[in-house]
Amino acid sequence: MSENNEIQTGYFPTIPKQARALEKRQALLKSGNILFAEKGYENTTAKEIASHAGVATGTFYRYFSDKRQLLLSLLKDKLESMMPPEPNWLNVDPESSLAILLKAHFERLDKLGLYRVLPELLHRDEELAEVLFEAKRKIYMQILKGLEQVKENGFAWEDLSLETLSWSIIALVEKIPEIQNESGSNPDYDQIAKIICRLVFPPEKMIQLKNLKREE
Amino acid sequence: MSENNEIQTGYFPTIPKQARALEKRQALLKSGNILFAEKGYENTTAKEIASHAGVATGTFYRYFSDKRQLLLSLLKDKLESMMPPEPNWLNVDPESSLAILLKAHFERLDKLGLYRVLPELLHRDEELAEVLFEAKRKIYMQILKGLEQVKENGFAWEDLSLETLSWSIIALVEKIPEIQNESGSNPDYDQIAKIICRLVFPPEKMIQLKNLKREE
Amino acid sequence: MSENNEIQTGYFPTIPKQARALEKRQALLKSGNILFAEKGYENTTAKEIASHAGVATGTFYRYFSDKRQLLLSLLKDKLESMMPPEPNWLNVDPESSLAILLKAHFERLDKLGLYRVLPELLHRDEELAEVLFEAKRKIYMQILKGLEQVKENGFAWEDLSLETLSWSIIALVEKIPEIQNESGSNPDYDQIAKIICRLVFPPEKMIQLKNLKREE
Amino acid sequence: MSENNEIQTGYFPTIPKQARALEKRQALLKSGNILFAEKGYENTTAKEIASHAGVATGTFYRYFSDKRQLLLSLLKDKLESMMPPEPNWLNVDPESSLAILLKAHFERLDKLGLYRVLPELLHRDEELAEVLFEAKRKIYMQILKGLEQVKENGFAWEDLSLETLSWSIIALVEKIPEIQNESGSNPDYDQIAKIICRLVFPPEKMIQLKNLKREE
DNA sequence: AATGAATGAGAGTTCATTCAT
DNA sequence: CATGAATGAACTCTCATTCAT
Repeated sequence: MSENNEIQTGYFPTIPKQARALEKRQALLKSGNILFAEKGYENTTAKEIASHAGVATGTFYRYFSDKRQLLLSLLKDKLESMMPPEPNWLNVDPESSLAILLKAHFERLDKLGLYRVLPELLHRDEELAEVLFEAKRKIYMQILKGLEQVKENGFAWEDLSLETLSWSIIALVEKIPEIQNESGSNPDYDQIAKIICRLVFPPEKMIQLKNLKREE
Repeated sequence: MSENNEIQTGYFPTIPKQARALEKRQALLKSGNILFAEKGYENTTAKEIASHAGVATGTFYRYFSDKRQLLLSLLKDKLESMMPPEPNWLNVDPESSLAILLKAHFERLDKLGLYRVLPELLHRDEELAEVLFEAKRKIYMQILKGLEQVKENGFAWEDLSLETLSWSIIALVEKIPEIQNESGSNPDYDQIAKIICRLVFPPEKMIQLKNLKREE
Repeated sequence: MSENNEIQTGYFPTIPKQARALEKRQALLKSGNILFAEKGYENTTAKEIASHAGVATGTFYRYFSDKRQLLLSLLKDKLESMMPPEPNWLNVDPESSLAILLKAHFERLDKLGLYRVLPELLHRDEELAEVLFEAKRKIYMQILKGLEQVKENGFAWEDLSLETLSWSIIALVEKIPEIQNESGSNPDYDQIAKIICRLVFPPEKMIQLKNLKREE
Repeated sequence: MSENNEIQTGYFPTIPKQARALEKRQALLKSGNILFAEKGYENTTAKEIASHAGVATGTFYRYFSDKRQLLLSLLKDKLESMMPPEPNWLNVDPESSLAILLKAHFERLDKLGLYRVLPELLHRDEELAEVLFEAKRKIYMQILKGLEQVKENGFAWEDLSLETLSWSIIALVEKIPEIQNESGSNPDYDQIAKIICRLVFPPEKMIQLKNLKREE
C-alpha cells in the first residue's frame, strides 16, 4: 500500500519534490528581493511577495518562518555579491584597475537593489545588524590587510592611520550608490578610484610603483 | 488701580497659554526625536510618542496632523543643526581647524540623533526626500565653492575633479556617525581631518600654505 | 482710568448677564439647527456648533448637558411650528382653505429644516422618539376629532374608518417635504388638498357643504 | 480508479469553498441587516457586525470594503423585495385585491427591516440616494401607467392629477410600516386599500366596474 | 504540501466631554 | 462664567500569521 502511494505521488523518483520546493523558495526570495527594493521592507506584505512569486500566502510560511527571515535569507544568499572585491593595490596601474573593480561591483549591486532596505532595518533588528556588521568587519579587515602590505612595501603615506584609511575607503565605496539616487547621473568611477588611490599612495610612490611593476 | 489690573491679568510673568502649548509641542517633538532615533520611524506609534511626552493620544493630533508631519517639523527645526559647518580651507593649519570643526559638528549631531531615521524614509516619502536633497545640495555647493577658491589660489591637486572631491568629502563626513554605531569607539577626528586635507591639498602645498599664512 | 474700565465693562446693571446667556443659548440652538439640517446629527460635532455660534467648545456644555440635549431643546422649542395646523373642515371651500393652510405650514417648516435629522435618530433615542410620538399623537387626535365632527354632521363617507383616515391624512402631509427632495419641484398644494378632501367628503357632500355655508 | 477519485476529491457533495465563502457573505449581510435595523447605521460598528455573524473583524473586510458597501450590497440584493407589487386596478374587486397585495408586500418587507435605516442615510450618501431614487422613480412610473389605463377606460376621477395621485398612493404605502412602530397594532390593510381605491375611483365607477367585470 | 480564508492584535485617527486657567 | 487645550474611549481598517480543507 505504501508502495502504491509512493508510486502515485512520487512518480518522478526523488529530486523533483526537492527541486520543486527549491524553485518555490527561490521564487519567493526573488520576489521578496524585487518588492523590498521597490517599496521598502515595511511596505511590502507577505501576501504580495507570495502572490508575486505565484504561490499562496500560506506557502510563504512553509519556506520562511516569517517575513524577516526571508530578508535574512536573502542577505545571507547575497551577502557575497554585496562584498566589494579585494583590490590588488600593488599593481602597474592601481587607479584604473580599481576603477574597473568598482564599476563591476556596483553594476552587480545595482541589479541586486537590496541595499536600499538595509538602512530601514538596521536600527530595529539586532540580528540583522549583527550579520551586516560581521560582513562589514570582514571587508574592513580585508582592506586593512591590503593596506598593511602596501605600507610594508613602503608605498603608503607615512602619517595616515591605516585604520582610519580603511574606514574611509569603505565609507566612500558605500556611498557610491547614493550618487545615482541623488544626482541621477552615473558615478565617475575613474575619479573615485583616483581619489581612493590618492589616500593610499603619495604621488611619488605611484610613479615608483608603475616603474617597478613594469620592470617585473 | 492700574496695579490691580496688572495683578489680575499679568500675575504670571510669562505668557501662560502660548507657552504651555509651545512646551507641549516641544515635548512631542523631543519625544518623537528620541523614539524615532531609538526604534525607527515605522516602529514608533503616535500613541507612544504622546505617552512618552506625557500627554494623551488626542493631544498629539492637536499639534501635528500625523506622525509624518511631526517628523517633517522635526527636520525643518533641526536641519540647520545638521548642516556641517563651512570649513575655512586657506588657513595656517587646515587639518586641525577642520578636526575641531568636525568634532563640534558631530557632537551636536549626536545629541540630535535624528539622522538615524532618515535612510528609512528616503525611499518612501518624496517630500521628505526633496527637503533633504535640497539641504544636501546646499552643502555640496558650499563645499564646491570652497574648493574652487582653493584651486584658484593654486593650492589644490591639479588632476582631481572638484565635483567628485566635494562629493567624497560629504560622503566621508556623512559616514562619521556610523563609526560610533559600528565600532563603539569615538571617531578619530584628527585622522579624518588629515585624510580630507590630503584629498584637497598636495603635501607640498600644505607646507606652502602654512608658511604663507604665518607670514601674513 | 479705572472708572473708565468699570464703566466699560459693567455698564448695564443686571439684566445683561442673563440676556447675554440667553443670546448664547439661542445662538447655539440656531447653529445646531443649521448644521444638523445641513450635515445630519452624527456628522455635526459639538465643536463645530460652538464655533459656528461664535463661542468656545466648553461654553456649549454650560448651556446644554450634551449634544443630544441641544437637539431635544431644539425640538421642544420648535415642535409647535412643526405641528400642522388644525384644518377647519366645515367650510365654504375646504379644498382651497386646506391648500392655503398646507402651503403656509410647509413654508415655515422648510425654513426650519429640522425634520431632516429626525429619521436618523428615531431608532436610537427612545426619549426623542417618545417626544415626537406624543406630538404626533396629538396631531392624530386633533384630526380625528375634526373628522368626527364632519361625520356627525353627516358630511363624511359612511364606509371609511375615521382612524385610518386620520392616519392617511397625516401620512400624506408628512410626505410632502419629500417631494422637494426627490423631484426638485414644489409640491402642488391645490392638488394635495383636493386629494385629502376627496378622502374626507363624498363629492355630493362637498356641493351640499358649499351651498349650506353660502346660505349661512 | 474513478471511485478513488470520487472518494478523494468529491467527498463533499456541495462545492465546499465557494459555498463557505458565500455563506459567510450572507451571514455578514444578514447580521448587518439585523443590526442596522435594530440600532441604526451609524450606531452599528463593523466589529459588531462581524462578531454578530460569528467571524473576526478582518473577515468583514474580506467581503466588504467597508460598512457602507455592505449596506449598498444589502440594498441591491433586497431592492426587488422592497418594490411594491403592481396592482391590477381594473378588476372585479380592486379593493380586496389591493388589500391582499399590500398585506403580502408588507409582511415580506417587515422581515427585511431594512427600510428603517434608509432615512438616516439619504441626506448623507449621494450614491445611496441615487439608487433609492431610481427605484422609487420606477415604482412611480409603474403606478402612473396603471392609473393612466384606468383613466383611459373612463373609470378615474376627472379632476385629479394622476401625478399627484400616484405620489399620494406611494406616500400612503410607504408610511404603512410606521403604523406598527407607532401604534404597535397591525395596519388595517382593508381600510387602507379602500382609501386608496377611493382616490382612484369615484364610487359610481366602482359599481360599474364590478358589474362590467362580472359579466365578462 | 499547498491553499487562501480567517484571525485578531494593533495602528492611526476622531470627537464628546472635562477641567485648569 | 468663558475658554479651548487635554483627555481617552472607541472606531475603522491593515496585515503578519495560523489553520481547516
